[in-house]
Amino acid sequence: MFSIGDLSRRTGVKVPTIRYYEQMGLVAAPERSEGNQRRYSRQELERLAFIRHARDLGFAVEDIRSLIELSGHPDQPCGHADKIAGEQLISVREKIAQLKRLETELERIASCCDGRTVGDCYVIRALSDHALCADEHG
Amino acid sequence: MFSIGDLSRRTGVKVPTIRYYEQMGLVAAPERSEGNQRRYSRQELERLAFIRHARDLGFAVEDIRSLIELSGHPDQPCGHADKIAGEQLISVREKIAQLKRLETELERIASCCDGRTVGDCYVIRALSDHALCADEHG
DNA sequence: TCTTGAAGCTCTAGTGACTAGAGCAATTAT
DNA sequence: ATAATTGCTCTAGTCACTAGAGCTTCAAGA
Repeated sequence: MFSIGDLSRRTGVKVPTIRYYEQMGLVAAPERSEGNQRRYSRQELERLAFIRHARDLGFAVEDIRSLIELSGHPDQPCGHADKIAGEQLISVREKIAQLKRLETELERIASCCDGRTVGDCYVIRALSDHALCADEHG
Repeated sequence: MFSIGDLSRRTGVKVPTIRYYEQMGLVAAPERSEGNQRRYSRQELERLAFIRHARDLGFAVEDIRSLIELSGHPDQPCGHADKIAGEQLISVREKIAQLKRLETELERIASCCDGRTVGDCYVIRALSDHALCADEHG
């Protein structure tokens, strides 16, 4: 059996976050020790590692809830899991595209400033006047 | 003079968000009509457009506060504005790098699934077992 | 001038995914 | 036995909004 601190160390999920997940119903409430402390099994460790991994990959908690629910029914078709992962991939790609546009704009803004006074500052001027932007963003 | 709705239409900032910015002290409380409705000048319109633009570029509200403060002192050196923009650029680049790693991982996960049952599903397996990942992420 | 419907007002609470802190109790190591 | 660490619950805060209730004001047409 693992204490909540063991679990935290082994999964990289912080202790208050584990309790928060329990409160949200993402992980089940575990056994308790005589002194009312949480005691986790290896299975619960694995579930938390799963959650951690999915969060790292940017899945929303609601998506993770669906994936956990699915993983409890190994005999069903996995189209739904595929769909969740595919949507996540699309959303990641969109975020990358958006951030690249921002990167371009920020490069232009930051490089054009000649570093004199705020009155001449290209950073401030560019923010004041969207027309200075090379292309649309946001 | 513009009503809050006019301002919203012209800047693309939603009405409740404008009121929220006022509450946060990011925009000053404007004049009021006889019937207590907000009435904005062109200057206030421009400030809101500045804020909108900066938010689109991913600046945090606190950064925007600094940039506004700076823009009120056009005779000072603009190193600080440069610094804020430069840091924002770095942070955008880091986010892009991170998201690209996730993209690679998700591509692998989503493409390997042969679409049969959850028991065989690579999406679920990959999430359960970080060791299946090609490289580190998160 | 009256009326109607859109737009505005304030206030409170909710979102997502945690994080921080207070004030205790239990466990572990020495 | 004692001290340090870890754990407990509970409340509230974070960020940047968003939603809703219940009311008032405004602008345009009849």
